[in-house]
Amino acid sequence: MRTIRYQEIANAIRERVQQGSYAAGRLLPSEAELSGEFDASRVTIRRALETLRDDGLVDARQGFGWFVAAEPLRQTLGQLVTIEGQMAESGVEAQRKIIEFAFISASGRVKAVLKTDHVLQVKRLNLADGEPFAVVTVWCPAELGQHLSRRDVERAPFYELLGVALRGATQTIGADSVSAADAALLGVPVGSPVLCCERLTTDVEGRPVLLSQHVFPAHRTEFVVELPNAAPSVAPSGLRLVE
Amino acid sequence: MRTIRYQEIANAIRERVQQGSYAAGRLLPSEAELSGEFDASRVTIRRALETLRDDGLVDARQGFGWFVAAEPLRQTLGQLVTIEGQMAESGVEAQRKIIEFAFISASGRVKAVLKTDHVLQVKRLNLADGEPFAVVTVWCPAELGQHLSRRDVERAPFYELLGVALRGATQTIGADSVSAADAALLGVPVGSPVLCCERLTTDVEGRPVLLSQHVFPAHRTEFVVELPNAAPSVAPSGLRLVE
DNA sequence: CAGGCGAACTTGTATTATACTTGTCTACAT
DNA sequence: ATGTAGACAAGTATAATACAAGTTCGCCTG
Repeated sequence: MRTIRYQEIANAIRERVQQGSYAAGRLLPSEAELSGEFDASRVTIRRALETLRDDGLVDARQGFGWFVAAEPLRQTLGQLVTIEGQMAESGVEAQRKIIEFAFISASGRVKAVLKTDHVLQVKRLNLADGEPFAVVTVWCPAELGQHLSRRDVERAPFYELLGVALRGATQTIGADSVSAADAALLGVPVGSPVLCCERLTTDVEGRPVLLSQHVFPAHRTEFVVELPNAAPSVAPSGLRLVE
Repeated sequence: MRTIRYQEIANAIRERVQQGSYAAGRLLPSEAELSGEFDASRVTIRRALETLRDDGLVDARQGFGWFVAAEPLRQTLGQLVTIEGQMAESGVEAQRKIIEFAFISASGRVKAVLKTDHVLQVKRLNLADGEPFAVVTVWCPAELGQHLSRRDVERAPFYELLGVALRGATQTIGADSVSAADAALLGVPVGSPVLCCERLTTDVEGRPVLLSQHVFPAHRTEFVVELPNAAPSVAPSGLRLVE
């Protein structure tokens, strides 16, 4: 399949920035250096960097250089990323505390959605800099998770543990009052508002591979959704941004 | 039985797209390449691709190439946007009750975001079949809203009333406990959980034209968001350049 | 030591050229 | 009606090059 060079380069640089290879606030290599490294002309390097600038990931000052933008503050839903990845990006140390780890027989909604009988159910508490951040319950088909140990899921995010290429996800966002159990875990008063997210992740062939439920305390979490509407030629008709 | 070549080819390509062999938003092989692969002339390949374009499955830009029409973008928009419209479209009658209608001097966040001093502030209660559904507060620059009357905003949604071409929006979704005032309007107990959305809508030139705050009772509302693939789509970036 | 100058870097912005793409047309064969 | 072959126009991506403008830093001068 054909590829567009400057998009490849943009992805490569984006990864480096997100991985922290280019620390926040530090300068990136100059366009000339990148040009040599990627064996592409300066124009192409610039286009790549400019797309990253549009995403707010980097910025530049004439005569000075390109640098990692101050801080991407909130969670954008434009892409499929883990909460953990977002936090690591902003320099927060993420930890996980496993509350529950069991292979069980699926029932009800989990069974219906994942289309399997045996599932691995993992409930864990996510911490950011030691502070409780979210209660996450994950279900995945037992066959996919059978090689996982309690230690594994504590060490790394789920997406990295499954050797599966993921395509996308459907996420449902709602609000609720926190349950007594979750309130205790999160250290918030019983009945205080929480954001509840259910995410169904599918692999490249469209099969559901992960069902997860996230409970965030409302006072420190919000989602940001970008609604671009710049594609009149692609949209067949009636693409409106209306209530 | 005689087979029609370009229809055969169209079906073959359609399968590949639907199977994900050609990932959404990425480039297809060029007409010349496909011509070689299928051993058919370029004209025939084009006819096949054009039928697929009519179906909205793929699209092309001159000098650039054919690409899978990026569904996720549209879905994201559609799903998010229809939260209120969904009920109206499914036969439920939507009504609006104006709580407040005033031209005021902007302050704090509204002033900072809309970058103007005088704004029109409209607070209204949205009803579906007579049931309170959402409390919506809208601010827009006074110059844009000066021709609007209280009756206007009661009759039609805001987006239709402004004679402005809209580009997109950024939406922030959070949770909170409902305030006493909103609780009374929505007919829910004080302190019960609500979804709070703030949406900043911009016109085609990127200027902010509408700031709106939506409060939904949690028990009857949730958002559905499609998270597209991690790989950035090729179509939007191309279109961005045209602009 | 203070201050100004300038060399050596950086990004920003053109122009030109080439190879490749789709869009469109004509001519012709089955 | 369907398919092939070819030619040309128009748009895009990339390279190579040049120059303007901003920043940094060391060196030179007084």
